[in-house]
Amino acid sequence: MKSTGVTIADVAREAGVSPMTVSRSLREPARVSAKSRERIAEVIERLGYVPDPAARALAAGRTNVIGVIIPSVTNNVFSDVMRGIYGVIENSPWQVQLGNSRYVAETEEALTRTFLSQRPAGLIVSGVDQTRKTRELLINAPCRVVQIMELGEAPIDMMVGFSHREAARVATQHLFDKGYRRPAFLAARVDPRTKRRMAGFEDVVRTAGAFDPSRILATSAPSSAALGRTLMAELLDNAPETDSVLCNNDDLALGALFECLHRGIDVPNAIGICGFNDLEMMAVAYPTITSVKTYREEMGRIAATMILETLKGIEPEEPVVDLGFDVMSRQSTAKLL
Amino acid sequence: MKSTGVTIADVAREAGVSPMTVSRSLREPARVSAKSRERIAEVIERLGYVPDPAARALAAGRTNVIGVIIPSVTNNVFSDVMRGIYGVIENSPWQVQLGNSRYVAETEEALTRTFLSQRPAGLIVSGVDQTRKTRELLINAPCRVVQIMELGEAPIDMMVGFSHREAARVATQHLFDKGYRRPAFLAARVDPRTKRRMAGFEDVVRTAGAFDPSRILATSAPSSAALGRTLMAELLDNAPETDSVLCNNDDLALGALFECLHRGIDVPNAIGICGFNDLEMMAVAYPTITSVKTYREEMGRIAATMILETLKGIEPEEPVVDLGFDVMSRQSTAKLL
DNA sequence: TCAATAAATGGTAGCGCTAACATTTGTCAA
DNA sequence: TTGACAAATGTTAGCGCTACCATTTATTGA
Repeated sequence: MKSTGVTIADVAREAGVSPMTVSRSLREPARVSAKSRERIAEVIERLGYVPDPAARALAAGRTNVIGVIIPSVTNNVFSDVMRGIYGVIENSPWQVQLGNSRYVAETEEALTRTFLSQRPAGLIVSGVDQTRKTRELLINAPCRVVQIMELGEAPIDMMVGFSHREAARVATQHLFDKGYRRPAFLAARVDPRTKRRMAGFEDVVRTAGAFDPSRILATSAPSSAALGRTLMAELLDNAPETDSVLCNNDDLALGALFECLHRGIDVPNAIGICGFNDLEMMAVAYPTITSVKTYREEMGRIAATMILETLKGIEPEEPVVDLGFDVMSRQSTAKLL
Repeated sequence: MKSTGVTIADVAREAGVSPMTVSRSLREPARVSAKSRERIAEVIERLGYVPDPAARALAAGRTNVIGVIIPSVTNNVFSDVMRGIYGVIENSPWQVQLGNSRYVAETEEALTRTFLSQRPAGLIVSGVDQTRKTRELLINAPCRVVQIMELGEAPIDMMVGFSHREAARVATQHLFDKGYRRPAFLAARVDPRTKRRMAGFEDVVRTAGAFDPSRILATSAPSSAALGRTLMAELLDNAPETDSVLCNNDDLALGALFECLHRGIDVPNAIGICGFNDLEMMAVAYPTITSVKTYREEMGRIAATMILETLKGIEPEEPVVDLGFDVMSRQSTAKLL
């Protein structure tokens, strides 16, 4: 059944030591004499021994699994975060276990329960909107927990993210600073982060006395450039006084731009466009597109690093990391004044 | 140490049966009387029992892990494939374990070894270019194996993909059919699939007597729209007679388009552009971009389904599935004749 | 030289579950 | 009513490893 079939006992016998010494030389080499260590290493190499993680987990009462719970595998934002996580974990003895909550709180709770029952080495969860029960599970978790994506009031343990509301505020203010007066907001499937961005948009627009609900478009469809075109078309038809759009992400922004190009609308002079996330493409589009740069891969990297460090007994200097954001001002909002 | 602490013995005691009956009611409910089954289910629910996968794996000699080895987590193509795999596996008792070979054959071999030592329930690997040793490991694997991404001569076990060479041939022929005579080929980091596409391009271009190495551009940099612009700029400067480009993927195609737009070059009349993969965005770009549609998510879905089916004892009707491709002809190659 | 101490190693038990076989209980025909 | 057989359940042993504690061996200072 097993491919290699080599167990720790085989290695021990061959190296002339007890299984315990082999086990130690693998996990705490400093506690084994150099001579034994070398001999054991040689035998391991020769026999092609690979420790059985299941046996190890059962005996040690913990696994080498770092659980990651995200609400979507479709959303590129999470692919970027995962990339950051994988980058850190790839060359460590730990492994990632991915769970997809599909934006359903009950699923998230079930996943949390399942993950915890596996005694993970650490847990990375998305957002701050867990159910009370999930929160409780995580607070009592026998491992460290990092919340990613956003910042919030009461961190369960550690946290890496940025303020979506503040980012949207700054982006909206950017539109006003560039001379736009009647900005709209486009969003696809509304998740908690989107809600906060929408709130940030509203904050600034209300302050400027330019609030108009007909310039806020959201749908339940998943985000795409095609949807960006559709929403933009709808916006132009129903709220023709609109002079700029803040898009909840860059797919929508690209779609919005394409719709304008198709209609022969002058971007940025007739319509200004600002995206969110700053995909690599925004800087090379024609015209180049203003976007709020977010640090998604870095978020994953830092979260994973925090887990690995605490596993080594090193506490992070700051348990809550604000990665911030940057509005990358480009041609799509460079209106002639 | 353990969060729930509830074991199968606790459930058994509470339900008034032996642990074995509990175990069976979970794995082979048909072999347990309805009465016991219900009682056990009630107790499990009440105590919040979750089986320990490590103990299960150790006792049963196999895990619920389906290993997936891909060469890149950065490349969107693989995100799409992973999405398909996750979609199928998410609601099953199986779990995905991802390994990144980084296009290094030795890493792939090491990953294969590690995965196999964990006695996976199945294995999904990318491509057909394994080392001899890796192939051998996979052929003797104690689980089913699916090769994805492309088709090849000697399948290790099962296979889902399409012919990249043929796809590039058809795409190149499309350019000629549309009236272009001096097509170029743009590629980023060259992997085995890219190589085959390049060969397909060359096949057709040579047959047409239009082969010119100065119209084949490849680099070691990872693919991006920015790179597409750079390569397109280089191409326009060094091979100005070029009248069309086949891009190895859609990022490059978008970049190429943007470069043309920036330079005021008429697409499709001065330059025709064809991408590869047919990202959702290609159909809504301005102009819309011709691309070779590939079925990436479906590839993952089918591969995962094949594994799950064989796990249930159901053999696939065809062990080798050719997903084909489709050239989506759009404005970017609709030259006025 | 010899205790006292540290360093290295080993023995025992058990993690939670399931395979394989053993036993008990239920069902049915004669 | 009983034996034959199937269905349901139980018993035993062990998967491969590590925690814990016991023992052996090396090292040191007086």
